[in-house]
Amino acid sequence: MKVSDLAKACNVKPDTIRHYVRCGLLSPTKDQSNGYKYFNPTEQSKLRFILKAKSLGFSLPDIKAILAQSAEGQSPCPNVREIMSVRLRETEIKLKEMQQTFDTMRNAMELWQSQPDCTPTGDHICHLIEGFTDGGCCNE
Amino acid sequence: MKVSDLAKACNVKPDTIRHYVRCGLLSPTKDQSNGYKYFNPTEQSKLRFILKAKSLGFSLPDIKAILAQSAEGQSPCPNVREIMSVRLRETEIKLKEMQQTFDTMRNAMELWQSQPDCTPTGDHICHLIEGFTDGGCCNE
DNA sequence: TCTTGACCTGTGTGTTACTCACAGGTTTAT
DNA sequence: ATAAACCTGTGAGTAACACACAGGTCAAGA
Repeated sequence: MKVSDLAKACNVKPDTIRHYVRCGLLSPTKDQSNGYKYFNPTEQSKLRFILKAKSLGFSLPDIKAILAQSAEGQSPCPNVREIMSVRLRETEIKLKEMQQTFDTMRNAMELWQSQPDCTPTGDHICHLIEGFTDGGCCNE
Repeated sequence: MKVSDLAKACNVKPDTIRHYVRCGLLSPTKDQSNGYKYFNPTEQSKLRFILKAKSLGFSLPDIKAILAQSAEGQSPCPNVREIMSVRLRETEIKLKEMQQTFDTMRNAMELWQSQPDCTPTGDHICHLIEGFTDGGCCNE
């Protein structure tokens, strides 16, 4: 299988596969005469593994470490559990931050519905943004 | 005010300020004799504006455009409303994706509690990851 | 046989918003 | 005088690709 064949088979873009090869996650054989990469069934299932791990929140370096450990005949499972618990905490924090930002944005949009446009005076740049106090009402 | 003074005053890292200068968001005067940057009160309130806009979900290029428009004496408000509605939609999508990933991760962790570790056989890499089907129960 | 068009290649750069490392100049306190 | 603590600009690194580019390769039609 060539890059584009594998890409179609796994529903990803060819550039994604090239990226994984560059990062050392996939190791295709190379046709010496034309430089083309060729992927055997083992590489294909490796790609499927990568995609599954990614959807579970593992980073590419994480996955690379897991693959390496497995290739050495060691059980990657303890590592997998450990990494996952770290990523889980990270994701939870990022999620909360993003939720917070989203709520703030929505509040601002709502408040701005009823406010007129301003012209800059030198004192301020945009009263919509400057005048926005998180919470929207009488605090701060 | 020097970089580090401004950093302390606004509770950000000096490198962040240098970054904003590099991006053209802040324009300090420069002491010709030693190359140090100096920030006047106008620049300080510009920084406060930048930080507030950032917390509202605007990107640095967004903010740069808003500042430029304001500096030309035009009202940035229509632009601000427009950009915000775009960023709001983007953030909502990212938020949902992240929530989805988080739920998947938590499900996996829970399922893995009761599963033993594996040893690589060549057939598979890690059965925890390969065996996980999103949904967790009887589907797929 | 030649040419055309579609595909392939590696490499390099751009994305976001910083963060850190580096080598060296400046200031301040002792 | 000197040492500590500050400052500077520049360049690279972060995640996971996406895209552009110049050029090589291949199958098919004329």
